[in-house]
Amino acid sequence: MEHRDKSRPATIRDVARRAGVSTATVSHVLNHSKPVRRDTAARVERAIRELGYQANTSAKSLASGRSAIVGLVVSDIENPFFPEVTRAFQEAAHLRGQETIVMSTHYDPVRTLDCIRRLAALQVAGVAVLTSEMHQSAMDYLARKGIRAVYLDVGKGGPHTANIAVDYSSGIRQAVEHLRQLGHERIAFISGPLELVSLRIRRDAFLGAAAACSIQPAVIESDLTIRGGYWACGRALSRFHPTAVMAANDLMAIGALHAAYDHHLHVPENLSVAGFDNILFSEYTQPTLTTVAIPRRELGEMAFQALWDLLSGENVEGRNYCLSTRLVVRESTGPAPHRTEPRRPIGASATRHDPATPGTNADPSEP
Amino acid sequence: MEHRDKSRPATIRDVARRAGVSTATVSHVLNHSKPVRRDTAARVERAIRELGYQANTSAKSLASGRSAIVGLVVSDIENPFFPEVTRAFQEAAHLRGQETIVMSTHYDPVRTLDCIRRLAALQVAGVAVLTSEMHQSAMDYLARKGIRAVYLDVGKGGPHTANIAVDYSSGIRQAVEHLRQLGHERIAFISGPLELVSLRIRRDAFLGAAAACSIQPAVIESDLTIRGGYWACGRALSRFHPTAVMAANDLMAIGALHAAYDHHLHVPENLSVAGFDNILFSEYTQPTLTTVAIPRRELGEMAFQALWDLLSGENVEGRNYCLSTRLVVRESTGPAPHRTEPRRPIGASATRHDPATPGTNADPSEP
DNA sequence: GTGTCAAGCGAAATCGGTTAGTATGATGAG
DNA sequence: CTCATCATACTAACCGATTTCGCTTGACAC
Repeated sequence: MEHRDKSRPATIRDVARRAGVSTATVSHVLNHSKPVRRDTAARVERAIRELGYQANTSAKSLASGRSAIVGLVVSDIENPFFPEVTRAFQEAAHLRGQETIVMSTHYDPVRTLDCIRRLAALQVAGVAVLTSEMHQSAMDYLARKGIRAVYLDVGKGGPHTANIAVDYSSGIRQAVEHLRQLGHERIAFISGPLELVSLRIRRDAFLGAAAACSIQPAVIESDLTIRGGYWACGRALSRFHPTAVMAANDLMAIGALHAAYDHHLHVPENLSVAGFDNILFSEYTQPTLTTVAIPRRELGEMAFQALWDLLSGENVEGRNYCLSTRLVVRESTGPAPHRTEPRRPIGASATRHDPATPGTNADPSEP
Repeated sequence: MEHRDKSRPATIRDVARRAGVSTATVSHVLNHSKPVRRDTAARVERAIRELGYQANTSAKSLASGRSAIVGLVVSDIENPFFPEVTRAFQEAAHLRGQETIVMSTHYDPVRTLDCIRRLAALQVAGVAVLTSEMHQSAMDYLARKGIRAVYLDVGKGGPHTANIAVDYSSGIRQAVEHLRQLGHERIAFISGPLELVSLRIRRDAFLGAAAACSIQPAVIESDLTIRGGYWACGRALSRFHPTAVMAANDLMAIGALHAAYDHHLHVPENLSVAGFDNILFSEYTQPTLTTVAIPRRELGEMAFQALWDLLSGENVEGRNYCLSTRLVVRESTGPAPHRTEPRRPIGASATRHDPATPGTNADPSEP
C-alpha cells in the first residue's frame, strides 16, 4: 500500500529516493548499462517492486533516441497470410521487450512510403517491410534516417539493412513437376498484377519450371482476390484448354475451384488446381487444395530476428536470409484426363449438387 | 536544400529561430492550442516546410503526458473476423492522426491484462478492448490509470469508458425464425467455450429464440475452430439427430459442413447449417454459408469513434453504443427433410459427388 | 491623455528518463 | 605512508517538446 498510488505514478526519482541511490544507478540497474553492486541492485529492485514502478517509455525514448517500438509493414492485413506472420513477429518482438506497430499498405508503394514516414516519426528503432511493393525512395528514406530495416525479396541487404529472400522457385518447381508427373502438359498460371515484384518472381519461376518440364504454359493476369481467380480461371478454360491451373495465391485458387464447378468440371478428375501460400482455408476447401506452402511463422520470426540482429550488433553488415517453400499435395490435383478423351464431360453427370444450382453458366465449350 | 539535412533532424528550436519566434509560438501553431496571428503562423509554417520539420513524438508525449498512439486489443488476430475490424479501426484512427498498436489475447484474460499493462506503459491515450475475455481487474487497472477505454459487451460505460453492445439476439433470432419457417424443429447449437462471456450471450440468445419458436434445442460446446466445429457437428448428428445446426462462429460452421459431407448428408437437403460472423470465406464455401453478419467495418469505426469522443471531450460520461446483426441467407439452409422420412439417407445416394441421383430426396414441401 | 483589457508572444520550468564526467572509498604497490 | 588504480555511485547536463506565467502592444472608452 503506497500513498503514491492515488497520486501520479512513481518516477525514477521516487525509486532512487526510496532506495537511497541516484537516478543514474536506478537506470543502470534497469538497463544493465553499467555494473552495480549486488546489494545496491537488490535495494533498487525492491524499491521498484514496492512502488510498482514502470518506466515511462516516452521519456526513455526521448532520452535515448530510440523507442522500444518496431514497425511491421505488410501488404494486406486482411489476406489470411499476414496475420499469422504478424503474430509470429509480434511474439518474437515481445520476447525482446519490443512492441510492434503493424501497418498495411494494400500493395500500394505510395502507402508504403507513407507508413515508413509515420513509423520514422515515432522514433521506431527498426522496421520490417514485408511487402515488395515499394519504390527505391522508401529504402533511401530509411537509410538516410539511419533506421534499421529488414526487407522481403528486394535485392541484397546493405549497411543497416537485411533482406529475406523467399525461394519461390523451389516450391513452384515442385508443383510443376508434380503436375507433369500426373501427365499434365498444358498448365495455366493465374498471376497477380505483374507490376508487383513478388508476382513477377512467381510467374518467372513458373515459366522456368514449365520450360524445364516441356510443359505448355499460359499466364493470365488477375488481382489476387477470389473473384479475380474465378474470372481468370474461366478465361483460361475457354481460351487455353489447360488440364491444370496454378494460381499465384490461394485466394485465386479458391476462385478457380469455383469457376471449375460452374463450368461443370470435376476437380481433380477433369481439372487440377494448385494454389500458393497454404493459407488455413486451403485445407478446408472442397476438394482440399494442393498448394505451395510458405512457412509463415518462420517468416515472421526470421524477420524479427534479422531486425534484432541489426539493432543489437554494432555496424552489423546486413545479412541475407533465405526461406524455402515446399509443395503440399492435397486433393485438388490428380492425373490429367486421358488425352484422347474429351476433357469436359457433358451434362448433369458432372455437376456436384443439384444441377439447378444458381450461377451455373452455359457450357463454355470452345471450337 | 537544407544544410541541416545531413546532420540531425530539425527541432522545434530550429523552426523557432528560422521563423523569428519562440518555441512556444511554434507549438501553438502546430497544435492550435492558442490563437496566433495569421502572418506569424504563416512564417512558422514556411519555416516548418523549409526545414522539413517533423515533431519528435517521444518529446511530445513526454511533455504532454499522452502519446498519439491508441491500443486495440482483440481476441485473435488470426481469426479472419478481426483483421477487418482492425483495419477499419486503424484507418479511422489515422484520420485523427493516431497510430494504433494491435495486440491479440487468444481469448486469455491473463494475456488481456498483460496487454493492457504494456499499453499503459506506452502512455497510450486510450484503449479499445474488443474482446470480452477479461477480468474486472483489467478494467480497474485502466480506470485507475485514467486511461480512456472502450469495451465490447461488458455492461455499461462509466466515467472515461464507453461500451459497445453487439445485439447478438436479433440476428440469431432471425436465423432461428428462418430455420423454423423452413420447417426445422430440432436444431443443434455449436457453441464456443462457455466460460467466454460472448459465447454465453450467443447461446442464451439461441435458447431464447428457440423457446419462442417452440423449437427443440441442443447445445454442444466446442472451441471455435474448424476442427472443433467438425467434431461437434458429428457428435450432434449422432446424439441429437437435428435437421439443422447453427454454429457460434463461421469457422465452426465450416467444420460442420465438412462433418455433414463425411456423414453423407447433403447440405441443405438433408441438413441445414448456419454460421455466425459472416467472414469473407463464408461466401465461398461449398455450399455457400447462411450466416449472421456482424458488421465488422462498422464495429472498428465505431470503436475508434467512441474512443475519440472519450479523448476529445472533457469528462464525457461514457456512452453506450449498439451494433445490430442480421441474417444473410445463402445456400446452406433449406427446407427441413419431411418429418415422416428417415433423416439420414442410406448409401451412396446421399454423397455429394455422385450425380446419378437427382431428386433423390423427397419433395421437401410441407403439408 | 489616461486607464483597461485582450491578444499575441517569449522566457523558462517541466515532463522522466539517459549518460558523460566526476567524486569517493577501498585496495594494493612502492 | 603515499599514490595510483579500480570499482561504484553520484552530479548534472541533456533529449525536444508543452505549458504556465508575465510582458508588450494596440484598440477602445472615457
